Amino acid sequence: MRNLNIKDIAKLAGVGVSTVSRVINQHSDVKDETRERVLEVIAKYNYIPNNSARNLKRSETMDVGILIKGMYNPFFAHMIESIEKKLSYAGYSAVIHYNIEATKDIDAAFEFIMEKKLKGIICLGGDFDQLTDKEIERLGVPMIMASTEIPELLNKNLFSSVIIDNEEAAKSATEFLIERGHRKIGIITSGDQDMSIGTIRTRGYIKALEENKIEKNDNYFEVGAYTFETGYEAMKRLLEKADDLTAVFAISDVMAIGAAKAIGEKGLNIPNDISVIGFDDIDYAAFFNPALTTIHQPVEEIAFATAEIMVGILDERQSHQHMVFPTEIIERSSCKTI
Amino acid sequence: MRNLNIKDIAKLAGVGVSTVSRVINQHSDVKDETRERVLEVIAKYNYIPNNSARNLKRSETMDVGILIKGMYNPFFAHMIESIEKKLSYAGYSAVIHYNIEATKDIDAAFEFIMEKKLKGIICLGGDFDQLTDKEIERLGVPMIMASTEIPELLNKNLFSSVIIDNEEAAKSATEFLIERGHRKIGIITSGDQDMSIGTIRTRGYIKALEENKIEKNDNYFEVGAYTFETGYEAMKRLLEKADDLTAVFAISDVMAIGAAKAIGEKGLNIPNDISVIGFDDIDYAAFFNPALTTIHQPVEEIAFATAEIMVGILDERQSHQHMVFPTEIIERSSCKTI
DNA sequence: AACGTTACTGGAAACGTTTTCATAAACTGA
DNA sequence: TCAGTTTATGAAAACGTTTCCAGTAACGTT
Repeated sequence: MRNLNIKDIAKLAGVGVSTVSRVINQHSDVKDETRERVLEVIAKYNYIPNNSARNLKRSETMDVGILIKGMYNPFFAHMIESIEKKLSYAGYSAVIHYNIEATKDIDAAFEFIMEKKLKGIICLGGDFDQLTDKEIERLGVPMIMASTEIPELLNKNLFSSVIIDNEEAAKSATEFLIERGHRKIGIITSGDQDMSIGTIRTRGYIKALEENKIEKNDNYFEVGAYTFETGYEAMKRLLEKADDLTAVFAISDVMAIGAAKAIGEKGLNIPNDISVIGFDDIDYAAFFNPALTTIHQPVEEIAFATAEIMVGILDERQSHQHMVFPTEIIERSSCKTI
Repeated sequence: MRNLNIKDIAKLAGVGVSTVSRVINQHSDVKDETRERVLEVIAKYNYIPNNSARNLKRSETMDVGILIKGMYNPFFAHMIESIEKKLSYAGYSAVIHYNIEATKDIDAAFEFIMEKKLKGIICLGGDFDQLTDKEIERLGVPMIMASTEIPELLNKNLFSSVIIDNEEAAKSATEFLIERGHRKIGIITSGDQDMSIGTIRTRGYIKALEENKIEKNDNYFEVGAYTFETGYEAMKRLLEKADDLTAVFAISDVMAIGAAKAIGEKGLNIPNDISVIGFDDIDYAAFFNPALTTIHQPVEEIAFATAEIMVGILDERQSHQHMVFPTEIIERSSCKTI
């Protein structure tokens, strides 16, 4: 049995198709009595309007794209889930796309939008430092960058962002270690782009060092790629180069946990021989052994705000905004005072 | 500047719209010369066919739904990523939907499909034990259940599945413990439905016990919900009820890790006081401390097979199939011989 | 040379909506 | 009572494709 269409419903309810359409779209200019009759028929026959036709006619979809850059990352995975829930609650669908290898992330976003006729796009990760006004305008739909470092220089109204103050948070993580007597503090960071999160967090680390008159040591720097494995490898290299380290700041929990393995394999104990502080506060952090001291990012809040801003813009209630969420240090058991 | 449509391209290339359509859809009956000319124009003006119109006309989309039941779960998160990549490579989009609270999972699937006009649906988690032929047929699109226990009784051709032998795997995990001298083995399982994964894995556990003439003890059973927190709580309860336990089998790694925390808090050591074996082999497992002995599920392979089957069916090359992937025990450091 | 095939091609009718426009009915106020 | 307004409705024209159908040109076959 073929699906009913709006014409069938109209006939069944004894009205014109436009009336049915008006009922579906909650236009106010339908007599209550008529509306009820139509609604009844719709319910009775379980009629679902054809989305493709609506999309075509309105020349837009109800789809919001989520673009994820980089390897699998529990932090992002968690965000996606929360974003989707909120989006779906507001009547939008979440179309995801992972790890695109376009030369520029913005090009990937553009292609994704055009092809899928997305109504908005949310970017998780990716480097957008070189972004120009023109490029964003070319997108043609609202864009939100969540948990991604963004170019400050830009006109405030071209896109939204919801982030944390990465530099400040990294600085406070480093200070946390300094306050506990550490002077030889390694860092496992990431990336090499100008505006990458890694670079920004490294800047916070350096700032803390400088303000406390601690000389920075090139041997204390290592780079990973937000995975356990790369965190592990980075720590191994760090341990080779610098055996006097008393603490390590890893700019993501997964790398911190990877690092912990390398530390353990060296026969060293956390926190007795070496203190470790992470970043993100993924759910694993609290259950790691030893429980990981880390910078808490309010994932849920970030995700909800992201979805909320998107819905707000799409429903034309509000305009772009830039939100910065506070972070806090969660002290657990992976750091000690020396 | 409004987007070009197929008519514009036709005019520009000096051909009819149907010819352009034929070129786009790679029909063979177009003269090479003509095809080339059209392709040139398309490339030159960067024309992208309107998806909504195609969908409407063909009365189908290129969207595949991924339905995820339950709370955030790193195992599923990983699968989603791999599935999306493969799907997208074959020209399909992945539309996700989390944690639906329909009375029956099959109803959620149905609604999701109808509303989004999905071309296929992949279910991660959820209980489909009561499924009837009629219900699956009502769906109207190919359905694949991945990593979800499925009703064996069904006609083989109504849906696909890609799973592991949960009972066997759980049995071997338990045997692994038994072989190492354990007799007082607790289990942290899940759910209470007849065909839930938890029940099946529990069955494997019991079978191993029986085959080894070990009496089962009701105090050795506890239930969680695939989260760190519930694993932790379950273990706490277990430790209350049964302080003679020498080993615990948690039917998911996250619950095993949660349990480890409870064990540590009691002042007990893994594996010296109590051995722990998990299930899944999520990436956390290898980096946990102590590294978690667990049942390895080939996530990547399962995800790829899932996507591959879906694409195969949609592209009309093949029909439904049921794949069972092998698991293996990964021995790390959380179990010891007593 | 006349015919049937085959290989291409274009016109036009769908697909199921939304929205504009026209119109009928019901109300308003003098 | 009647023009003017408001309210409620339906008919029909899009939206941008795909595909059926008909038609032309080129080609072999007799």
